[in-house]
Amino acid sequence: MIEERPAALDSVFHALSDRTRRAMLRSLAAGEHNIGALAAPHHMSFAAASKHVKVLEKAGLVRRRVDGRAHLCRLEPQPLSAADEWLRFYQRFWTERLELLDGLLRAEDQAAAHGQRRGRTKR
Amino acid sequence: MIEERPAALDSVFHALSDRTRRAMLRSLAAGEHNIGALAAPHHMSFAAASKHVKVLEKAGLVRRRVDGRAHLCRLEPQPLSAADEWLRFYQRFWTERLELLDGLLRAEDQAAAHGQRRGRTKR
DNA sequence: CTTCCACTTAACCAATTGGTTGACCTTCCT
DNA sequence: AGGAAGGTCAACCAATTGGTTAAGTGGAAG
Repeated sequence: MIEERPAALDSVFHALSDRTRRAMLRSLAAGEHNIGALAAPHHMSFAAASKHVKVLEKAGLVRRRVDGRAHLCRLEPQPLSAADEWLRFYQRFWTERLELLDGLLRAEDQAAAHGQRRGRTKR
Repeated sequence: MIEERPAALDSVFHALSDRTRRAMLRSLAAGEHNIGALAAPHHMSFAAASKHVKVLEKAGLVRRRVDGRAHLCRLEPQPLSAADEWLRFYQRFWTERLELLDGLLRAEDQAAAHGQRRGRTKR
């Protein structure tokens, strides 16, 4: 089970590892924004926002379209699906945990309902 | 839709942004490994592997148990589910894309089957 | 034409990253 | 007891990161 295009995953996960960039993606989920609009909520300079957008572009998460003096950015969701696919391999691990926990709680509930025969659920 | 514990997502995505660490997680998915076993496939020093494991621990993705002189690491999948949950918000975007593409291909197939009436699929 | 406006680029900075080597500490084996 | 095995820690290094300011480009608007 070899990883397909590891460098792509590197850049996607790196892009997602900064909360400012994640917030930018949220903004872009609502539609196209120019750089200024992306920068505004984060009290940062144009230059800083420009760098963040470049990181997102390098990860393939954003595409830029120049319209006059404005640079319109749009969300490009495909690389996120690659990240999700990578994560999905581990899904069984965390769902197993949750089911185990669920089973334990269910068993405790039953024991309690039957007048806790074996002294579980103490206090 | 505010992000819950952004620092946790920061550290998880950062941990995943390195292919060596992702490979370590794959190893750990098969069961406990000590530091040396995690380092071996990556032709790197113990110290380097130790640093990677620390990054994974800080993200909550790995728990360490000391047994004699060996440090046994186990996968802790919970933070991955948080990352997956973050990604799931965007799932509709990439599935929409795929469905759109699927629809277009289906339409082209139909047109071709009917002797391409409007000159599509030229050449 | 001139002046904003939206941005990019370049230079710089401090902090972090991913790696190394060398010294050290335990623990296991003989 | 003595040495090898498993790992940590500290120091160091080059490269990257996330941010800043300052200067420059090029479209829009008075």
